[in-house]
Amino acid sequence: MALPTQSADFPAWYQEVVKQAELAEPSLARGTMVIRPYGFAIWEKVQRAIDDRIKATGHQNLYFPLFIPYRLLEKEAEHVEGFAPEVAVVTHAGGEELEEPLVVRPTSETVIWATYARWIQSYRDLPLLYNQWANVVRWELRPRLFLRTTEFLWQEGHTAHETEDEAVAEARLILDRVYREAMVDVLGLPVLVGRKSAAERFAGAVETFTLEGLMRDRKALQAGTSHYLGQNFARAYGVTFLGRDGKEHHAYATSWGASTRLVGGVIMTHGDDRGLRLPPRLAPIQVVVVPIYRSDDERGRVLGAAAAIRERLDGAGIRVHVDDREEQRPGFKFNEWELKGVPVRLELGPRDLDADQATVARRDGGGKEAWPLAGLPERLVTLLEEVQRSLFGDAERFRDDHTFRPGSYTEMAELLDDPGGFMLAPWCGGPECEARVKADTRATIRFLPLDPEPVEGSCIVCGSPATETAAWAQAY
RNA sequence: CGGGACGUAGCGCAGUUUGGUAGCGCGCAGCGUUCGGGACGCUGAGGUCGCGGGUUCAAAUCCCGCCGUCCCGACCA
Repeated sequence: MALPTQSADFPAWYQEVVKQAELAEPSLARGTMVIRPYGFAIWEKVQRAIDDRIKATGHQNLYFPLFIPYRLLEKEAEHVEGFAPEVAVVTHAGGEELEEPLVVRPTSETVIWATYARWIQSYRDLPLLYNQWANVVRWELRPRLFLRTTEFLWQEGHTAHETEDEAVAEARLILDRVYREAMVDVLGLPVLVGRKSAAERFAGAVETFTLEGLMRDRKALQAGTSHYLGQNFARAYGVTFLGRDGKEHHAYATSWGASTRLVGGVIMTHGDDRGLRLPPRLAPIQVVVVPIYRSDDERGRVLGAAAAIRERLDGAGIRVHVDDREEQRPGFKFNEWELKGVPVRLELGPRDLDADQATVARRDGGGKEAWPLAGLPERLVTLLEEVQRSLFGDAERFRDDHTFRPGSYTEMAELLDDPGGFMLAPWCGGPECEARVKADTRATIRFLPLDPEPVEGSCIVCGSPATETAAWAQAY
């Protein structure tokens, strides 16, 4: 029952939190997971945060199939090359070998652009601003619940545009107005945004934008990506349109995705040695009420009061749950709800009722306080916002405390080893230097800042003139 | 796919060295006492010892093969 501490064994801590908080568990086929109701409720909140913003920025949802003819995949050379090793292929069905094998989608660019070819005739058909919520399969060698599973859930947006500028602006819009906003405002993740280096780019993309967070073990996590795909897919799948100039053009593409990995990001960003800590805006249960009583008389009185409070909190828009299970004692429930990360706990016993108060305990630290029942919902609404801010603040401070500007390659290697975190350092842009850092320290370039600071000095690796600042870190 | 560790009740483990009727803790079920920080007592259910083969009068234990899980590397949202 007891959780390993984060400092003693972070991977074990993570696994135990996921299991004990009943978020998910490994399933029967290697690399797959069952997402349990509480974990799925969190995912649904993530979905809602992202989906609302996708819609608010003018996109519509649709759905493409799970199976893609193998031949389709082959058309974009770089794309196939990137995904071939992790693609699952169906060769038999209906009791016979298939004439043409089907791949289980690892992502849907191919089938979608093959279809867009029929939907796009004229500049008047553009832009196409579509998104789908789907499962995808990538044959992973080393699965970890939520972070890397063979099958995972995500959304993938696929847009088609008339011009390069418009498509790049779309990729940036998603980054800022959809992902960053959802992650910062709802999930409480202090993500940094940037471009990927060529080595880290999505297979088939011209430019990949990314959002990166720093986990409690000082490793970076890619929380979402948005790609400018240029005309690569339009060329591969023959997507042309008649332009305003009366000539034929290839459409410009973007794609962007965020997955169930985000649930892992929330666990590893906010969690502590007692378990999960959920930001109130994400929490399926924001306030849990634990009734306390001895006799039957007290039981009736306390449960009655709890029901009344539930009504009032519900009316104030708070997601509240009364834990009236008979078989568990209060102390057990306190620990369980802390493990599950519920932001605020309300203890309600005879002593409280005698004083017209409730005992309020917040999950993000701080002790317990007695609050008058009068005005309770209003005060709790304020408290929840405060917890939301404080969790974000904690995570942001942790990230800043583990962001360094090493002065030499030796110093960078030492800092990466201990304590770890983001290393901001000048880079010459050479893939050899990037590869050397990876070989020496296992760290990769997580992102290149979007608005490059003026670069002074020389590449931290090779010493030749630097062209930009890179953020290095060990990553998931 | 390479290196290492491990598969015994739902979970965590002992038993394997030295072959001889499968155990402990937690959890689970029933009853009672409890209930403001992970309660206690009594009773009880639950196991093809990962799978297959071999050695033996006899295998959780010894031998061979396979499968799976975890950790470390290469790949990745």
